[in-house]
Amino acid sequence: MIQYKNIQYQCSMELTLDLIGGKWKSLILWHLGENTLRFSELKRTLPQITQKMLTQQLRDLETDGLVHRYIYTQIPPKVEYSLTDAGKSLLPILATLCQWGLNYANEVEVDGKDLTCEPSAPSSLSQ
Amino acid sequence: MIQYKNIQYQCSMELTLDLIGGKWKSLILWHLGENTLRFSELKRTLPQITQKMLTQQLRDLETDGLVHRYIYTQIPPKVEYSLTDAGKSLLPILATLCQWGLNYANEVEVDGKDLTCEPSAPSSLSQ
DNA sequence: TATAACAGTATAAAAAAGGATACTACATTA
DNA sequence: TAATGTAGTATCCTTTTTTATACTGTTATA
Repeated sequence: MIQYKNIQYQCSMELTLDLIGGKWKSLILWHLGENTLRFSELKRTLPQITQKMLTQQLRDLETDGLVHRYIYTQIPPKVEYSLTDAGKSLLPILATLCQWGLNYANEVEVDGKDLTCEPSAPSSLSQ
Repeated sequence: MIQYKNIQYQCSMELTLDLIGGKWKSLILWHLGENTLRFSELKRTLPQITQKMLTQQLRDLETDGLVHRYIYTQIPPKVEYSLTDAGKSLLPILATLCQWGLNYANEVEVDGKDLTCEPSAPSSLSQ
């Protein structure tokens, strides 16, 4: 039994899935990878996410100590996001999840060759 | 890009998390482990789950080819659940997720020593 | 002067996930 | 005869998650 944020988990796996589950978190972590990305760069990397969701998920990840947020006191604003050490320690696991899904897709389904486990466009055009 | 059940995934990791995400699926898979369990045994192993959710999640897992369902034509009914090969191939990944959560909990938080990555009570009293 | 870029916030709504309760049929047990 | 165990369904309801849309203030650019 484990407790985090007033939630009781029977198993630490549940905690892990709370931290990286949902529609966006793992994708954000994955795309951050080893890079530092600005808010707008992340937004462009995940075109389907709304601004609100991106903000919300980044706040959660920051609160959970997986993502670091650095605010440049500039105008117009500049905010950079990067993985903390805890966040980076998730990368191999995310890679495993990705690889398993790939195998699953290739064995069970066939819609979609050319799958990749790399973040699609590691655009590192920081300003 | 990959498609499964009319859902488009940008990355196969999203697919994986759809298959094992949610409140119960990973826990069910984990508790099945190498055992075969009857519906009521699973229910007792996860006391908090409702009958509806257990049925629903097991159906999903079956549809996705992760769990096998064997019906004995008896009265009262007897139905046994076990992992398929695809399901078993997830076990190492679940163990990794569990272990990561354990480390995270020990480093970030402290509420809850004696965490375990073993299914709490591997009760294998099949009738 | 109007527009775009930046990093958001606010509000409402829709969709998905999860939960509570009652019910089924049949056989065995008390 | 009534209660219990089996593996569920059916219905309704609540909570959580996700989406859509409009809006903020400042600066640089066209």
